[in-house]
Amino acid sequence: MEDSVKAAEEITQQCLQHSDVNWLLNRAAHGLREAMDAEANAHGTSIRGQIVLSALAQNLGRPYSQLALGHALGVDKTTMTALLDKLERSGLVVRTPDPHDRRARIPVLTEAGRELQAKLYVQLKAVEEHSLAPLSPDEREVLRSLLRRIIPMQHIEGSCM
Amino acid sequence: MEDSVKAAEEITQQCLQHSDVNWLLNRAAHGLREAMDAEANAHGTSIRGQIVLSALAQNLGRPYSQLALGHALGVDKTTMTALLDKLERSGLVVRTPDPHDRRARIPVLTEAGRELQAKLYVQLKAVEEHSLAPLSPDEREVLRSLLRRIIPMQHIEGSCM
DNA sequence: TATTGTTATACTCTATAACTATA
DNA sequence: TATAGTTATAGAGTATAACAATA
Repeated sequence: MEDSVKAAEEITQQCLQHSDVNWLLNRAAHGLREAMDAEANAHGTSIRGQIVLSALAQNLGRPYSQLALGHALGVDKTTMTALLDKLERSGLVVRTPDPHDRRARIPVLTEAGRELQAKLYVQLKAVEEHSLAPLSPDEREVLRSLLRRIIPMQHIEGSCM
Repeated sequence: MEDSVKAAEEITQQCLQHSDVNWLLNRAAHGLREAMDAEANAHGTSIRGQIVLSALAQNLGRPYSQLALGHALGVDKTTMTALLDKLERSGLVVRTPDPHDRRARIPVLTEAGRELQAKLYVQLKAVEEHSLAPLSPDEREVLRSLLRRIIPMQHIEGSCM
């Protein structure tokens, strides 16, 4: 066991040296995601749930349909249904009818949903800062800026969550 | 449809402004991954297959067991078994017995595996460069450097592929 | 006819547990 | 007893297709 762990670290080192950006991104994303998901789980939801809650929290003034949310977050409408089912069962979201289109349903935060989102936002920000501790504040901003510039803004192929 | 697409872009814009690094990383990783996987698929394998092939290609002198590879790449030994099964079926890898431990098996590249890995390496590098086109060469190196520094080097929780 | 949302279904990825063969 | 690897299996996450209600 000791042996295979040492070997694993060697391979990891080589991967890091090899500057494969896909690998670096996946590894970095994975590390942050695990840390944040653990925190979200401790509060009875998940990182994916919080992403949906946050999208809803930002759009109190202009409510979006499930379809629009799905597009924005990079998931299929059937996946969106499943995500909202969970949130609704937890009492964090309710689906209200769209007055302008009776086919559509507008998911909105409940009071509990708004509270949990706000609380988790703070906690997850702290987790993020902790994960980014090796970087100075300036470097963190550089990282954000560089990432924004390489994110494809067009349509999304496949799921993003 | 037009409407929900427009709404989706608005939400995406808001997410980008919101500087959630987890979201930025996932989105960037997803874009690059899709592009690279499409290229790998065109050559009869996948990005995950190529990651395994590349790990093997870098260790011709010092062969690693399946377990060590799994640790390094962040997957369970059962997942490693499945990945290698596919590669072996495609004739890209063979599992050879470890002379020092008759329980263990050492996966090694076949000639076809070595060739495909080398060819795909070049092609995927081109895809990566294309995806990073918005960044200058200097900026790309900054990005790599920042990512390396926030990747947790300790043990990996859950799958990384 | 086209679209929103749901359900049923299937496929992939993942890990746990049970097993074997070694150590 | 413990470890390397396989198999069986179960749980997520995802997407396609068929459907109901509405546009």
